[in-house]
Amino acid sequence: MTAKHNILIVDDHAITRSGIKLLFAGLDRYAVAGTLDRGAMVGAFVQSQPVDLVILDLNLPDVRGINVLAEIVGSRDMTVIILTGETVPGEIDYALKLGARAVVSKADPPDQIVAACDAALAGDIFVSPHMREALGKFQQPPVALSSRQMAILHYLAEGESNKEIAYRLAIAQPTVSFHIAELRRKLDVANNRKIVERAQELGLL
Amino acid sequence: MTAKHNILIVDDHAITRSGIKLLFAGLDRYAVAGTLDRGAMVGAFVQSQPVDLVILDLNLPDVRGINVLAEIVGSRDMTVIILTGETVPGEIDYALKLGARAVVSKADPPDQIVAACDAALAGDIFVSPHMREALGKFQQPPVALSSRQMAILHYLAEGESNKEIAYRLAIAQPTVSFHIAELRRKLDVANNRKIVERAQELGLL
DNA sequence: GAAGACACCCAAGAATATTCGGGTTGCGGC
DNA sequence: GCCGCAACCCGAATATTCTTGGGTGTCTTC
Repeated sequence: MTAKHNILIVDDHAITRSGIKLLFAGLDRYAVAGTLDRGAMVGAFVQSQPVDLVILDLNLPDVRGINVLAEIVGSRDMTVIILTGETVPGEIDYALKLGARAVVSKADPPDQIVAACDAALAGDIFVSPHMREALGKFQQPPVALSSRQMAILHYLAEGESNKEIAYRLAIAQPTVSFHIAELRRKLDVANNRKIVERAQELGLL
Repeated sequence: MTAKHNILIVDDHAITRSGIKLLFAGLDRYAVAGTLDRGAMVGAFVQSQPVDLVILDLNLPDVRGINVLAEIVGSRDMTVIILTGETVPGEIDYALKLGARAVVSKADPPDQIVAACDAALAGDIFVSPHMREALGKFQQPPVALSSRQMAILHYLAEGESNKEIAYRLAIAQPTVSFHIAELRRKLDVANNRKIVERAQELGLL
């Protein structure tokens, strides 16, 4: 028999952490090395402890889970399972691209988490049926924004006026309006006030 | 010894439901009568089963949990515990006003859920330390909007232009601008583009 | 090395939003 | 009554934003 796999659970909800912990309690091949409620200390934890499997919530209060993933993935033989509640479209794709080995929804039956761990450790990429369905809905052609459009979108999200944006980017106000018109066109909205909302739906922020 | 208390768990995350279920498995005085992942069938369930304690998540995918609460509270001797993750300020106050007997955050240690049930059944109102803290942050003086301001705020949230709003309300455009200026003042934001965001933070929508 | 395609920029006029000064109504207290 | 106050409304002048039409440079493709 091989050594147990050491799991780190990262989720801001204590009840979820304890649920997952109990889930693995009955399984010989896994041991829970620790649990964390924030993303900040994940890097340090995996450095100091022999963790080879991380179950990571994307929706953390301090850091965006995706950043935690980017930080730890690739270090040693770390296998990362994404466990997520409400999901921003695009984030899942991005997580898989970054190197996450499995994606499970919190709405999935708990045994899917174990299945995901087994599959990921066996070298497979695992996406639960529930997540696969959710992903399918967002398979609309991706909206590609230029760097200028992206910059202005961010300023819009901050609530800056066109005048302010023009000042910050050192361009003329009409140019800002022009880029905003492009954003409206690409995001297919009729009104400036809907741009940020739509961009968030598409996971562009 | 008295009869066990029958618990209904309502949460869209399977892993959370199973965590709570296991939490009560070791306690003689409670029995889990059932679990639901949607709010829609809660009414029917409590009618057909002898449930006297409901653990309710406010953030459900189909119905707002607060509406579920409004529906079931008051029927028989139903005791409702609110268990919530991210919370809209005001919603908790409202839940307590509607008759919820306890409020616990998902970030609280699981034993707080049991403590909440015990306290609620004993006739107390229980608010976990974590939630109390979160509530405190939102104890800012409530923002009172006039009916006109509220109407215009809703149109703004829809993304309507001032012109469109003026047309719908059959008033002049400058009047719309006037009300928007009032909203900016009351919500204490410098920019129109932040009004809706701020209003959502304050739970005005 | 043209010929598109694209991102980027601007000026001027059109459209839209805001400010300002001023008016009406309704309501509670002196 | 009459005053103060708040919410509501408007017109005109002002400020901001948008559209239009036109310009540049840089790629890629033929």
